[in-house]
Amino acid sequence: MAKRVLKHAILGLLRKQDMSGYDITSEFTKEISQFWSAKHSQIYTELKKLLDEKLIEQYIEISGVKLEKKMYTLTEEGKKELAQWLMHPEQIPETEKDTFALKVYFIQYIPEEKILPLFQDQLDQREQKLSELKSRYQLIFAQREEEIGLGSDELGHYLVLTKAISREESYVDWLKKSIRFIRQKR
Amino acid sequence: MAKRVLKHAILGLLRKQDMSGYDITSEFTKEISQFWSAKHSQIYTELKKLLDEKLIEQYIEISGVKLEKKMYTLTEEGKKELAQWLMHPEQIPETEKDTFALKVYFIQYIPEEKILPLFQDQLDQREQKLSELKSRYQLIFAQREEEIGLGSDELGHYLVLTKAISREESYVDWLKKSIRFIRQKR
DNA sequence: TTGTACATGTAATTCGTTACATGATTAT
DNA sequence: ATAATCATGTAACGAATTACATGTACAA
Repeated sequence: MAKRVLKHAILGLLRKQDMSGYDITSEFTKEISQFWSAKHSQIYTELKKLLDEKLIEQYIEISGVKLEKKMYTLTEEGKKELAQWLMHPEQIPETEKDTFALKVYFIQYIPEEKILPLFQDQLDQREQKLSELKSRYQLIFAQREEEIGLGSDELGHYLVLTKAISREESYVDWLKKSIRFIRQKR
Repeated sequence: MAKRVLKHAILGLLRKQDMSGYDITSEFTKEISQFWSAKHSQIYTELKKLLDEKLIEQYIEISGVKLEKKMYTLTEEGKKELAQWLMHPEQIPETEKDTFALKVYFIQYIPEEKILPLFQDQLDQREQKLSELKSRYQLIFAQREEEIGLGSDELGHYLVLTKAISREESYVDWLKKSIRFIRQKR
């Protein structure tokens, strides 16, 4: 049986407030996009399935003159399903796919003069991303970590942002260490 | 156009030595499984495609009395394709899927008494994995990092193993920090 | 002889992306 | 007016897993 992660991601987003497919799509460009995302085509398809399963219900909201926004709301069943999923422990995956690391595994087949540029390019991209994440952290949470309550809707945001920062810091550290290691070999 | 990562992973594995589909499948249970893997069904299918594309060639090896092992070898075209792929810089992905982090984003909907057990379960699993990775590192590379040559087939292995260790250490650190953060809130 | 590992494949299904397709709203 | 954003959908394709299916080799 499949894991249906997107299903539960959508239920989770709808738990906070009713949303349209479009709204859900744009949530997946925000913080949570660091750890899950989907294209609108997959989202609209999944919403139909969730309606079938009676985990969500649809109602129409008129925007402007005649644009019909399809809003979705969790049913009691949907809330229960989400709660069950959230409480169930996750097995950590054996594989966390990373194309750059895969290439590094084959490093002996990369011409020597191309190796450091490849690492440097990754490092630039990862440092860029890390600096964006840190800016967001500064903007939203710096000097007010104490204010974040256990049941607040900020806690989840805070924790995944610190997770993303930690992940990118670790990536940057490894890249720098590897660059030093390789340089020292030449 | 699609990225065809598995295609290049297989070419990379065959670059070192000829292998059967079964051999390739078992490579994906070793070190590289930290960063890429595939089931045998997908591998046999991909091998057929690579034959069609003339990037690999097949020959038969007899094992025992009559078991025909289908061995694959890179063509010149295949070597070129691999070299091109390896030299081409990778865009870092905007999303690195992580189901546990997704759940954490929805932490406000997890009953308070279930939160720490969920984090503790993740921590146990990650620490277990980290300790296995460190054992492998000790066994294979400890006290002989200087011996690893730039063109050697150990370098790739060394770098991905240190990458995996770095990733897991970062995960463990974040889990511990988060547990402290949450505990301090109660 | 019997179980485990070796060995190869296809079918069905699900998950995910890209491309195709259309139309309304809003800010410039 | 017109461009950007809002808004919803389907079709085609590709990537990946699970299930189905079969047979050999080898060691205990």
